[in-house]
Amino acid sequence: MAENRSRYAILGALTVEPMSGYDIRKFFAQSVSYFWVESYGQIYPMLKSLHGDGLIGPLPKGGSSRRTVYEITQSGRQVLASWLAEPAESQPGRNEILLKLFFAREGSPGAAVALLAQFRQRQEELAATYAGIAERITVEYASNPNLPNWLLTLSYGSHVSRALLQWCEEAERTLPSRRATPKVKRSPRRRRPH
Amino acid sequence: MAENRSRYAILGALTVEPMSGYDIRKFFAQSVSYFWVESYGQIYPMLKSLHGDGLIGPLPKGGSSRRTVYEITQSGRQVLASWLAEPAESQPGRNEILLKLFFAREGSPGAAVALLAQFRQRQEELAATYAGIAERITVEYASNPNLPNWLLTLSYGSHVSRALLQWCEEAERTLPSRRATPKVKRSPRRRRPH
DNA sequence: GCCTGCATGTAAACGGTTACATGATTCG
DNA sequence: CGAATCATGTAACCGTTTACATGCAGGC
Repeated sequence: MAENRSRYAILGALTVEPMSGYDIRKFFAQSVSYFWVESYGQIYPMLKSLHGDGLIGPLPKGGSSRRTVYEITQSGRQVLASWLAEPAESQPGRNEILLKLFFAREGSPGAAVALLAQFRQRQEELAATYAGIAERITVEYASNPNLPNWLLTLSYGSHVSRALLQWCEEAERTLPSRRATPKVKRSPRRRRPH
Repeated sequence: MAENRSRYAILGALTVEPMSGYDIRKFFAQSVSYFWVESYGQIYPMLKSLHGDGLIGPLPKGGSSRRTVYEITQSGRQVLASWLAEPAESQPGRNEILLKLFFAREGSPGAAVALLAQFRQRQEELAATYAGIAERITVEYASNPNLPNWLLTLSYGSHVSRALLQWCEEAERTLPSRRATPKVKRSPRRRRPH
């Protein structure tokens, strides 16, 4: 039931155009890296597996090249489409900053503040990145019918980063007021609370 | 350099109060499940390992019970504090909804709409959950000095879900207008693009 | 007596990253 | 020539989830 999402990611990439494993890596790195990553360790074995299942097929190589370029097959498209029709699984996953914040009282007084400052900076960079990518692809892929969808994923990113910057401000406003609160001394060893 | 975060998560849990493995599982499930999960398969081996490193220690069991309750040691607190002082690693990770949206043109016309509708509903539920938890713990842990930090993590959640609901509206407004766009027929097999 | 929840654990599988090996090609 | 980058692949490792095994305790 785990559903190997790399399968579909690679299948999806090959709908954009036929690609080699190397190309696929680059495609992900240059387009969706802010929400999806694939490593060679996944890609090459998966290409074999997809080929074995008849979902993709290698194009004849030009004699001069070592590249093996794959295209998606009809059944590959069907498999992809039926995956797209399934509801997406939720996957909030783990959030390290929140974990640190959750236990921040155990750290030094300035730790939480530093954490937030650094987090805010990353969000600012991210927001700028989204805007940059959006601008670039709007020109570069002006005629690509996928463009509107691609822009939607970027919009998702900027909505989130904007919200998080707001949250940072809020947090930074409420944090210092609490720094004075004294940390409790280690209490005398308690018996297990039943 | 991978940094096993479960270590610190468990260490952190034990700063709240001494707990057994079973308790820890419940603690995470009831408090931070929306951004952190730990399974038994992690917890029990990790408790052994932490004990071996002297970062936690078992409290003497009450004769009647099988429970092994651990408390954090001084060096455990130090290790935790120094982890809290390190900057948090970014971890946007994978986002399945965005992947599906990115390739949505390959799906049936209604797929993207359905995806969004379902996503919006989840966000609405999430927003409600955050509000509910916040209300509950504000009463239940009114005197707990960790409370402000815990509320901050909840606020993070509501900021995000609010932003995503806004994004949903935006997306739903722009999606239907594009549904008319005809899907390109499979083009005659292209040679590899050089 | 039986069911539910308490409690501890482990084996196996999975998905994924990292690091490395190998060699070709291109370009300054 | 030498460096960068193209290109394919694999082995080892890591963290994590899942599923299961085991058995006790308390309450209906």
